[in-house]
Amino acid sequence: MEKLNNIIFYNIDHSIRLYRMYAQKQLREHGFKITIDQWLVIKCILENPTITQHELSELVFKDNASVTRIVDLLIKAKYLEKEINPEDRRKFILHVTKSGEDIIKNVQEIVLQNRSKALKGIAAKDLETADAVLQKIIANCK
Amino acid sequence: MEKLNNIIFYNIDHSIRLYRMYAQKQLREHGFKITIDQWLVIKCILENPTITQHELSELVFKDNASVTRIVDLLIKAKYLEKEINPEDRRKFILHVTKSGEDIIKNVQEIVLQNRSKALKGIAAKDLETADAVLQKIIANCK
DNA sequence: TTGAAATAATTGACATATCAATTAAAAATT
DNA sequence: AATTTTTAATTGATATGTCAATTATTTCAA
Repeated sequence: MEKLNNIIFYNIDHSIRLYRMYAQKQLREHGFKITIDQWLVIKCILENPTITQHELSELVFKDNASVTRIVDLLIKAKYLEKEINPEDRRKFILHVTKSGEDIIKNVQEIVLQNRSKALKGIAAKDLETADAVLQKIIANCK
Repeated sequence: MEKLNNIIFYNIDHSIRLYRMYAQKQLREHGFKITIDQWLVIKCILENPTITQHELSELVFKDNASVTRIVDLLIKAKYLEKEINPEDRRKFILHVTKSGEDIIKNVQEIVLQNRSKALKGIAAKDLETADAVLQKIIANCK
């Protein structure tokens, strides 16, 4: 068991890295010029149109600094625009452009394929157990 | 989002990030000037004294480039030394210094505490299931 | 045996992670 | 109202991740 305690973190790390590499490779091979993290940020803004960068950082579990930089890159790539929030000039309103909406739509199918490929052959019950274990770890580390 | 929390990959990512942050914070608060990744690299060299950087990168799931840079930092920190392997001049022999051995020894207790804190309240059976699920994901993404 | 292919490590470029410090604005307190 | 505190976002510094290109060396094959 002491061994598993050691190995479990090793496997959590390994699995998420392999999944990200696989997912990123799929995007690249289909000609999409976007990273997994950038995709997630746009997706969250589309689903929460009034979200601030700080709220975004909590939602995707990234540092404020990372979000600032990802948003910058997305603006450079013309997937996003930002505008000072007149209600609170510390905040920004983030707008997804047409081109940003399009890429999310076009990438969606690949994302679903990636997930089902990665989870193939895993029983729903076991997946639920694994998910509960991960949530417990999350709670324990907070 | 299709309920972020319901997506296993989100929770895998979240859990490993929180665990790493927690573990890193513990190291910092106990005055150890070393990162989790650096700790892992030294530990692997101690356990595999003839390992090459390339083999190391496979063992810790990192890119060759990352390993090169981590090793560089560890040499700067005087935890490691390297020497060209006379058998094959493309390779290096990596030596852990006394100071490197010491820090691993001293950090060990904290690592164990971190793990047990993160896994507190999780049934052994569930942990095994979670581990099997992660291994399956790893296999699927290869 | 020599030229081609494979391997080990490095480097450059760029993206992301983390912490600390800073700026600007809003909210709370006195 | 003026001062203090809090909040949102940015920036700088450093570490790591990833890919592609490069160098040095070894191995393989014609």
